[in-house]
Amino acid sequence: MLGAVIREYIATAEPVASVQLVRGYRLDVSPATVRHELAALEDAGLLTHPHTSAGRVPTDLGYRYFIETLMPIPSLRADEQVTVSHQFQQALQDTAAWLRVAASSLARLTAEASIVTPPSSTRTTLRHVEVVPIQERRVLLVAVADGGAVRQQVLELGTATTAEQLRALSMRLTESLGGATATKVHQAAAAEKGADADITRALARILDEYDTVRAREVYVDGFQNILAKPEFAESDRSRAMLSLFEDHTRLSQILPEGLGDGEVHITIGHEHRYESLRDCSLVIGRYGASGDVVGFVGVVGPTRMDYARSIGAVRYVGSLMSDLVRVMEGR
Amino acid sequence: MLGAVIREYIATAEPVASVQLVRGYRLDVSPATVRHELAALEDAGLLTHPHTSAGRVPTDLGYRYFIETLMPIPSLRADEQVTVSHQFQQALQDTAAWLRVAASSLARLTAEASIVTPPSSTRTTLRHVEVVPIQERRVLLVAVADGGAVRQQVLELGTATTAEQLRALSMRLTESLGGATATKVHQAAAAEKGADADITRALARILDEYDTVRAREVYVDGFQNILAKPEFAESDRSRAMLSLFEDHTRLSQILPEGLGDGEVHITIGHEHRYESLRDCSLVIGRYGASGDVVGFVGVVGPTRMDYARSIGAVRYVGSLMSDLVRVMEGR
DNA sequence: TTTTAGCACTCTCGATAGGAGAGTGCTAAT
DNA sequence: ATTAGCACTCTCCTATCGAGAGTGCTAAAA
Repeated sequence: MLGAVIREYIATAEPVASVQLVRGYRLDVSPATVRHELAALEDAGLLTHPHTSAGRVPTDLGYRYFIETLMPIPSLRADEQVTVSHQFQQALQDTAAWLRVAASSLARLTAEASIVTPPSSTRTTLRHVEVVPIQERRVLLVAVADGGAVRQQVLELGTATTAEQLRALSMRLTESLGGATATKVHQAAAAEKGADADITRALARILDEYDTVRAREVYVDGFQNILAKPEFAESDRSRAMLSLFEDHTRLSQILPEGLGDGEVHITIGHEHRYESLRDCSLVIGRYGASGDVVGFVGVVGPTRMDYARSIGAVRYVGSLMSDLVRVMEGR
Repeated sequence: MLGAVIREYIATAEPVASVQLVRGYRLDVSPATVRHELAALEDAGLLTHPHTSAGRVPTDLGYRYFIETLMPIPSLRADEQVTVSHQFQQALQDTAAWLRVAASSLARLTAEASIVTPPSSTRTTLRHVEVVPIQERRVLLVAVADGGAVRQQVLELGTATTAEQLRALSMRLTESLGGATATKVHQAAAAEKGADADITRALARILDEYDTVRAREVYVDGFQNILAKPEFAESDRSRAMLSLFEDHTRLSQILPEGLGDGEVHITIGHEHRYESLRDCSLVIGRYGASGDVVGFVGVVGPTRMDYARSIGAVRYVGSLMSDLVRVMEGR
């Protein structure tokens, strides 16, 4: 019965009446009987009334109960899986494109907004260093991290350096610091002198960033899906949400801690700490290779969202992301 | 007089009445006189009436006339310049961060939404190539373009290759293809054989991308500013705009062709081809180093926007971006 | 004990009407 | 050319009303 109400409400966004249930689900009882049951569910705190003469609406608690005990979670249809994984194949070229693809796939599959964070590692190691000359005293430092992420930075050197020297330096640094973590690179920097020390310090800082600021950049897509829902017709609400989405630091704080690989974490309505998410739900999954490399993929929508579908989509996209990360890590 | 109406309307978003003008601008004439003048401006097509007993509202034509003949364009205040350029300094570390900084600065300065495209060149040349081993047959190809942009890509090789060989290959490619354009790299690819040919082809494709898809990724910020404006209270309008903003291919089509360096291009309301921009204006500037390297910075807002301020902000941010590009190009 | 029919009751929503307020356009006088 | 005066128009707010939807309760039936 609870399931019927929730399904109906998810579909219509309107409070659901007893007659609707009898008709829609071909129940062999009268509306009055259904009303009795509904009243019982309301006493249990799983449903409410917007007002006396309106149909029933699920409470946050109702959703949670439904999700945890009653809801079957179908995987994505085979053809949907093919479409998505095909898009991922195409994005394999450009590393940065994955995340965009992931976000847009999720948004399209669920018709909600999506969030994707880049993979970050708690102990990133260096794979390759390259110092490319720009001007006499200006170089571009390119650092390739384990996992294939590349970051670049412009540096001013204290002394002029030739292309030859830079090439030698690149080789030396790659040799000595390949596989090193941030702390090791910091140590190495302390031991160096002159321009080399500058460069090594910059490297260490880059690694630090990988380790800490996991969510400096968050990919968001499908926000228009949210705006289209009737519950966000008033612009105040949607603005509050949008401002949350544009503030990536704040956004990164809603990501769950201590989530296992492949697990999916769901938060509903007032379970959020942010007021602006009061009538939203998050379905967030973790992806990654080992325990070290971690990123998040998720879906944001009104509490009235199709949780089964979202979970299915998040799981599938998450598994694809994990595969990709594993490939990049060289396993 | 037109200027007064526009200034007043920009500030309040309400139709402006004759008495308001007399009071607000300490005119030494009666409201009736002002009404005469306003009626004349209306006949000229520069103002309208929402309805009989409402104040005046500028037409698109009115804005255009004002912008082109009457409006003084102040530069940003010195302290604002300092703040922004300071933020740019900080972002110098991470190349990708510029664009985010540019977008967020513009959004904050103008209280409108902002658009920034990455610099792209019509004839990008290669500066440095690095092939980094991942697995026996899998490598990460890192290409540094002239201008400091870095792009990476995972490649499967037909034959197993040692780290030594890859290093030699990297050096050879950097040596032979440094300064080469896409067409040259294509030619070089045709001449190569085996795995080297694969890699060179991939390089050529990367360069092609730089040349063509200038706006695959567009940085947008401050959309919430737009949602906050009274004219976007109805969610339909804002949704139409948001959907345009999320569709980067469509978005890139509103960028003006043939704009000179430092010039600013303004389109107002119905001058746009997209219906959803009917009551918006764009202020778009171009930045770049030589004639080759080009990117766009711009502001999007309601037709009732502070054009003077937007132009000032776009010019300043554009000039900073140009400086940065020049630095990256090694000049 | 469970189910059901019947009915009163409550609340929303849309339509309608009226009145206040704002601002214009016009006319005639300065 | 400017202005005072005034009629006129349109929006916006509020109040009222009735229809419609859906419930909760009660008492009867299974």
